[in-house]
Amino acid sequence: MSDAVDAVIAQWGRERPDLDVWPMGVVGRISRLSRLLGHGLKEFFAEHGLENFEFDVLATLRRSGPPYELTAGALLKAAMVTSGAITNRIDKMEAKGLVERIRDSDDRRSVRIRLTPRGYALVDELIGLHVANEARMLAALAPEQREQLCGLLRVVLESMGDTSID
Amino acid sequence: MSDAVDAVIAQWGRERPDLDVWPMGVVGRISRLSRLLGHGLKEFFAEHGLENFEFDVLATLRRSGPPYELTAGALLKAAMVTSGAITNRIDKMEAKGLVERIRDSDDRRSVRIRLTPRGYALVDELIGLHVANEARMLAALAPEQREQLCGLLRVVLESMGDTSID
DNA sequence: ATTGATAATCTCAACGTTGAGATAACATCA
DNA sequence: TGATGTTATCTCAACGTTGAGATTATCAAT
Repeated sequence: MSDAVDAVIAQWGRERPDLDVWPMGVVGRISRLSRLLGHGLKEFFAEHGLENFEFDVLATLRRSGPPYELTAGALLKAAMVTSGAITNRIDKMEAKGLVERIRDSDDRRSVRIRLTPRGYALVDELIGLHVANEARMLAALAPEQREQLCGLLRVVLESMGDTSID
Repeated sequence: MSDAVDAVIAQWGRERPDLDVWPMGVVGRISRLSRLLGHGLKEFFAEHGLENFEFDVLATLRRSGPPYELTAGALLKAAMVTSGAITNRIDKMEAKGLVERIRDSDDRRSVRIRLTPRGYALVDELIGLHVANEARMLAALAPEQREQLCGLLRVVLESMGDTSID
């Protein structure tokens, strides 16, 4: 059993036997898998007229609970993108009637992005199908393996500072 | 011990207790980790005047062995990008003198991309530092854990068709 | 040889992101 | 109150990618 990354590592072993390239086994697989999963998500969302980033914003707002609104700053941290990207995303989604901008009266610098009823209905309708689609892509993992995998990924994420509290 | 994805899953548990969102534990972590690792690589390459994609092309050519050349098609498959992206990458790298285009006389549709002496010297100088940088980001993993993680990622990659032979 | 199908690369407009700078609002402290 | 520093968002040009279509070359069958 071998994947594309095993082939890459074997090549380095031939060309640069002086190096131990084990980190590529992890970094290369994370990178490739992220791309493959991204394609699978894209295909699914396209069937429902959405871009990946649109569902991401909808889901972030939905899971935050009532009143289903977050500041632009909270959204950009959750999505790990820059401020320009969030402004652009909100612009497009506002035009589609999925979210609305609400200026905070306590702090008028900040803008709250709120799910519209239409946005709420859409994400609540799709979330179940979305999770099922993800489960389909991960079907090769046994339940025990899922847990192991999550645990190992969590170790790296935590060590790199990807904590929820900030 | 918990990371940002644990927080996401806890939110869904409160808002949609009817759903089992375990796949997010895997997909969300892969996605976030890919981004974090990407930032770490970017920082490193920037110190050496390179973009991530440039080193990716250099390394792909280098590890392929003498004569350090691949077709544009082979490169786009290895990088998992589209044809337009590869044309653009090669254009830029050719202008920097890192690679050169060679038209194949056997099949004149195909173009061979070859590492220049300058490109070869650069990648061979950086590869060791690059791997060390990756190892630094993964330092939280014990040697056993690395193996486990690679094994689990390989299971998913293979099931999604990410094999080397095609 | 000619036709049709397939294959490899390039072209290019549309798109989303980045990242530095601008704008406006709050916070702190003299 | 005024001055300074900080914070939140928006602006916008540069950049890389996508993806459909164009181009050119090879292959298969007649």
